[in-house]
Amino acid sequence: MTSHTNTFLGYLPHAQRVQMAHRCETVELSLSQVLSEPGQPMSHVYFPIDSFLSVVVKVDTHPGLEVGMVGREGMLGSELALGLAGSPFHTLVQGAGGCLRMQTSDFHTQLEHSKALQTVCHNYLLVRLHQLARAAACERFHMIGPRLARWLLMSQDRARTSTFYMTHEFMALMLGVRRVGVTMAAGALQRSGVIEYRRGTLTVLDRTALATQACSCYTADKATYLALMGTPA
Amino acid sequence: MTSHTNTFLGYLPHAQRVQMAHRCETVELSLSQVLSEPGQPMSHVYFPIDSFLSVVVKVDTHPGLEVGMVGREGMLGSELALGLAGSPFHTLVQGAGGCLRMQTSDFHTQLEHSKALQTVCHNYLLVRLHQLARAAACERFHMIGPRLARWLLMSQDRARTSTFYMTHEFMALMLGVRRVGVTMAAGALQRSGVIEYRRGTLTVLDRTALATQACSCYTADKATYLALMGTPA
DNA sequence: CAGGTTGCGTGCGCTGGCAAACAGTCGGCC
DNA sequence: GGCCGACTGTTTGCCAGCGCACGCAACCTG
Repeated sequence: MTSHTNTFLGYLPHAQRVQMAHRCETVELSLSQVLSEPGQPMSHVYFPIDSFLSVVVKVDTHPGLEVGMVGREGMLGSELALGLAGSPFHTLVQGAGGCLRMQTSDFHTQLEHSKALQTVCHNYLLVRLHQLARAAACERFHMIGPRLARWLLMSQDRARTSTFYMTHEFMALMLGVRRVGVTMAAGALQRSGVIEYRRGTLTVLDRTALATQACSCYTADKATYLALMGTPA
Repeated sequence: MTSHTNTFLGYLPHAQRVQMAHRCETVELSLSQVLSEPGQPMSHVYFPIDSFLSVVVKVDTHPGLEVGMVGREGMLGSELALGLAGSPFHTLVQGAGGCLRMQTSDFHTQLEHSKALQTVCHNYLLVRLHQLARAAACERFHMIGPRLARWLLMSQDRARTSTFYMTHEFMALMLGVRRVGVTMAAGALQRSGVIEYRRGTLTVLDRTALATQACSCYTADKATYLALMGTPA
């Protein structure tokens, strides 16, 4: 696999991957674009390349809360492998960039003919199951600081650059806290030279330091992914 | 279906249900019994009848947090339909009582031969996916009072009696709050005549009132279940 | 360059969690 | 009968969220 593809697809055997690539088109996703709404059938499934997505759940009148992130390591629409017509959540583009996509009808056809694709989707769903459960515990037990650090690491992993677009407002929204809380937590990170930001542009200066400050969920999530997805074909 | 069976199995066509019943044995589950540990292969899958189970996730050194409840409407071990060897979470018996169980090897055999069983498991997994995501948001946004009310409703639904064993300590553990918080919330419910408790025995006096006090997640979870599981065969 | 918009920082008062310690109360068991 | 353990209630002190509001600085746009 080159570095310009979706690594999730790398878990498929070569022949199947070629099949899939044939049915995909490349599109540019723009910031804040909405890719799924709960209850709405999806027209396409998505395999991010440079872009990455936020999976958001809403309850009552509260603003959305992020419960998952999808980058090149994953896909949007794996729930279709369980028979659903669309993603159960809101999904929006958090990092603009390139993305492969496929018509849902084509995806279903591929699923029917490929046991391998089913398996990869199932494994990925298991990863999400774990991550959702951990997210619930993280909400309950972890403080803003560690959660922000974790979230920045996750974002950087998927953005694959040390500088990316990011506002306090958006971080607060995703973490389900108020902006003031982010100002304090991010300010602390900035003062200790771990990150730097200026008017909507955030740079990670010291990734190692960030990792030591992040809550355990970061490492745990990665470990879960590796354990369940296995090694690429 | 009589009222002495697991209703999850009721979603299977008759012939398949008989097949399954043949392979099941009935056991009595006792309070606090542990049925699964993360990472451990399970010897059996479980279909509660009178009993019900708490699905618990642990992070760091925190005590466990409940992220799901399984009663006669569900099963423990549906993850096996996605190829996992065991449940990814801790599971313990919250309400003692009868339960059907089946060897995991038999369950796998049944899965291979029955598209219907696969579908039901898949639907159920989708339900859990939704519920986990909602649980995360519930942790973040909802106060103890409404969460306790919701939790009592969920417990009563599965216990199917208005009186059941329940201590403040246990409620606090499951909700991820301290016992003092439960004392206050439960005290308020008691004073308003909604529930009554005395030394480990809790009685729901006014289910309707409890429902009005519960957070929206109770209704939402039920609706999700109905929408995704469809109607019994 | 004037005015609007966006991003960031700070302060105030409030609520609802937390931890730890302690006291009352009931039940069972030797 | 008396002790112990389990359950429930209460207190004190603390911290981290919340909403709201104001101010400033940088950028964009006409």
